[in-house]
Amino acid sequence: MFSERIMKDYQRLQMQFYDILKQEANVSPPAAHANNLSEMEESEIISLSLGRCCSDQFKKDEKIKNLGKDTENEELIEGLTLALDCKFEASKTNKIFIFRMNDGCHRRKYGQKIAKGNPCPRAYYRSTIAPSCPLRKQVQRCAEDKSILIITYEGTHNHPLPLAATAMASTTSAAASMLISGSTTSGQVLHQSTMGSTTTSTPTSLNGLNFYLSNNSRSRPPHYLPTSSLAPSPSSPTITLDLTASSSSSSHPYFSRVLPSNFNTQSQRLMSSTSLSFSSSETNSMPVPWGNGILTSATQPYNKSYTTPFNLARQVEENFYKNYIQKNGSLVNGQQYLPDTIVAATKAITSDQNFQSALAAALTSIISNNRSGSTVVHGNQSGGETNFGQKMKWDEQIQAINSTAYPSSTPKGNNFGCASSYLNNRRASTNSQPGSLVFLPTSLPFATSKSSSSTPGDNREAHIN
DNA sequence: CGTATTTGACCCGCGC
DNA sequence: GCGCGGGTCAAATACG
Repeated sequence: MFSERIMKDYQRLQMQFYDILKQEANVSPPAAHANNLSEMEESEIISLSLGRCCSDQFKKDEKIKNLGKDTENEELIEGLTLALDCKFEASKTNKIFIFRMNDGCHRRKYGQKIAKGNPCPRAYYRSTIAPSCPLRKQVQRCAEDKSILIITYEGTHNHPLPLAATAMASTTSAAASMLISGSTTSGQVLHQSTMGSTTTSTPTSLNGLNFYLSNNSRSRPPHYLPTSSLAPSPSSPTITLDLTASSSSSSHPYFSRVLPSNFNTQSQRLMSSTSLSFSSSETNSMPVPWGNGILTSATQPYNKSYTTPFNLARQVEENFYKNYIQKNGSLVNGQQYLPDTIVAATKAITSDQNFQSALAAALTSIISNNRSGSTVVHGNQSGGETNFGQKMKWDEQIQAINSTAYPSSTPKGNNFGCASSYLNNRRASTNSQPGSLVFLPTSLPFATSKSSSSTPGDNREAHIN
């Protein structure tokens, strides 16, 4: 129902858009966009993409080359899909939420282990560009839903990146910039990179998806909390995809979890915005991840409703609606027009079991890794990539946009990172509300696709069984 | 034949 | 000290 509603709204908006175009230039809407709902239901794919997702092209290639092997499909998709890729696919039989940060670096698998609590092996990758590169990548399937990958990056590149990799990084960050440029809100965030390399110089909210572009640690805010023993590269600007906080009208650009004295005020402000929050006013501490995918009680009490990742995800939905209802009609900073479509989309996403599974796994890993202080889930990559198939001309355009959108960033030699920032450091603030965690894709440029090429297997990491 | 992957062994930190 | 678990090494193996 929500999907249908989304599609109806989308089509209505699209028709309105074409009507406007018609009035101005006599442009007819393409027939492909005038499809009906039943047609949509045949292969509903809503893509939230940064960059290019050439599923249609992939289908063509598939016809030509008849790629039968999954690994080949994966490689092709990896090559055609730009780095930051967020998809929500809905079909009658399967739904997946993929939050993929393709790092693109040429990596070599150097180990595989069965981790406790997850029957799926965890694979370890390292860069082949420089053997001494401390950057590590871990890939593991979600125990709850094996179609979901949990990718963890640790460390940063300590070597210059190849030209193509740099270009890729620029492309990716530019793609993010394009998305960001559509945002109408400034980012008030609870920001903490788990990568150590993450700094916050340019927080930008993508309606709840907060991105950061930053240059290096010199620009880090005073409340930056170093988290990793793996020191960031001094020349590693990053983009942080921050899932922990909402957009807000606050003039305060940051929401620091390392300022306990400021925490409650900020937290309340966040709670009052249209945020999805994992926090609760009744909750005094954070749920603590333990093991793989299991949240258990730690030394501090917490609301028992948070005992599982699924409850966490459910809490997202509940809090979102709670906040939305509270704020409906009085949303701040231009968000009064928040369409029902978005609410429906958000509910559709957050009520989806698989999405919850993915989100819960990500959260678990985020928090868990945070405790060890150096890793990130789904995507902090701090280096350019080499194995993408994008065209450089496209990249040049992107780079131009990027330099315009982020004059303060450092396109040259940039390392692009996209980190899911994590929640409140419960060890640092023991009597404060937990940090808000936001997932509110309210204005991401949805792109519909008729492709059916995106199957769960398409997003598998190679050699993960 | 060069490169990448596999996989058992090993190392190390941590808790008991 | 011991066991456990996570991470890494490196020889064997697979692959193009």
